[in-house]
Amino acid sequence: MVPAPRTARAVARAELTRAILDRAKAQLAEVGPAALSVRQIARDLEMASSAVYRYFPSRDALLTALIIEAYDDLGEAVEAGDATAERADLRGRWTGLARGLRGWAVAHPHEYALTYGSPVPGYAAPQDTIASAARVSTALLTLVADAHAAGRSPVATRPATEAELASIAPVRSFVVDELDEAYTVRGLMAWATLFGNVSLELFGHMYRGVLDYEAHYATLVEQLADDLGL
Amino acid sequence: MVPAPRTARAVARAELTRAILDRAKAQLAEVGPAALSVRQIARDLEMASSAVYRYFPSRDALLTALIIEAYDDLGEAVEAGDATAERADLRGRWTGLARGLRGWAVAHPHEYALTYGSPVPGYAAPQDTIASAARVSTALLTLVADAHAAGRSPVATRPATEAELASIAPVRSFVVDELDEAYTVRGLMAWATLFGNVSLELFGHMYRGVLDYEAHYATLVEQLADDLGL
DNA sequence: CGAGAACAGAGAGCGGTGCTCTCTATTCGG
DNA sequence: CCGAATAGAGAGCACCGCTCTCTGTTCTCG
Repeated sequence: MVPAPRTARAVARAELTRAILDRAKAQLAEVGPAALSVRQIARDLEMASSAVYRYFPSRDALLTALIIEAYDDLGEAVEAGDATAERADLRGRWTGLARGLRGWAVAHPHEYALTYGSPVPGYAAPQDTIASAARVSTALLTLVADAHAAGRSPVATRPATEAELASIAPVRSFVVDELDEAYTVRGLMAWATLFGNVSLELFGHMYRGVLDYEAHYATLVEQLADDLGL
Repeated sequence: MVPAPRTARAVARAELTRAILDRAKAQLAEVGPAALSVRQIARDLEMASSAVYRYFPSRDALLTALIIEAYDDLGEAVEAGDATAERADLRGRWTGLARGLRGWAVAHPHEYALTYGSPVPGYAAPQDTIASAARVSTALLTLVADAHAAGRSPVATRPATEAELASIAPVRSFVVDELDEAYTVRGLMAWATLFGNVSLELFGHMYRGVLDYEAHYATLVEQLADDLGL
């Protein structure tokens, strides 16, 4: 936000802030959000634990920073997946997007838990996170809007109610100004289905058999593409 | 499990175990899983914190007991929802089941987070929980099997792969011995969509507008019923 | 350039946590 | 009735997040 004056002190501050964040990220990946310890980070960085509080006012603030980074990482992965196919290849973009989502989640389970699991801090999702969090839904909505613009349409779908229309109103305004009612409903469903599947898999709710998650997810994604008329 | 000998000591033990569990449950509902404190429970019950460990070997064990109760409560709510309609009224059973799920989750957000959010203990979902956890998916699978038996069929659906078939194999054996491939895929999708929606709502990922969750969920449930051919 | 303000780091300490160990009192089964 | 099993209490350990105070450094500005 702030351009940061180029004083030696400001540079050192930026570097140490980054170092703390990196160390926290590493610890998060190792032991998970619940066991993330400010004191341990300080020990790793060979500094007094109290000094860390010069950079992050609380453990929750540190976690919030990690959450934002996680949202951005995920957003990037999803956008990259979307970009693996030609713009007109809607189905390719969809599967890329979906694979990007699950691939990132499987590779970063603790980060995924931090963002899409139960809220860890006292609650109150910080306002700072919404911009980063919106990247995924924006990518998905854009794809759906592109499908509609290309004359596609989903399988038989109920008309959207006020609720659905209201839910995408904020995003719709600056992403796309016309979105089919049916696509709104199907889009929200696909969104929930994708995250539902990934959450159920990562949080240990898939059947304990020898389920091939990868293959199962592939079928799911293809079916959703069919339903979306891609 | 054990018939429990009727000694005064055994009775007292059972009562205190129950009291601890109840107090823990109340605390869980108030402050959430992360802030649940063995010491606080002991204070509430006016006993030494060390005494609690005579009943639950660790905080995680206590949480596990709460998880099992939560699964059972949810299972009961879902089964009750399913039972609000006549056995042959598949659509009524479906909406009842779905409303039971969300209704319980909204009424018990911390319990829902404990079960379907990110795993709180070190990981390793205890084996004890699976029987209770299976109640929901059993109810859903039974409904889908009943639909198939009644000659219904879902909208155009891809054939199930080995993955899907394997995933329901353990349940299929004692719930229903023949289940359509298409219904397997659609059933798993509906399962993921339902939980995905509830999780996204409860964990704060629904769009920050004035979204009427209730109405949105109703539309979703109806659409899923359509897709399932109910 | 130099003075005063702003900042960074360290250390001690507070109140909290989960959990263990030891000691005593009670209740059980043979 | 007596020895063994059990229950409770209390002290204590190692950790946690966080605050406060003190010192040294680096900045800004007259």
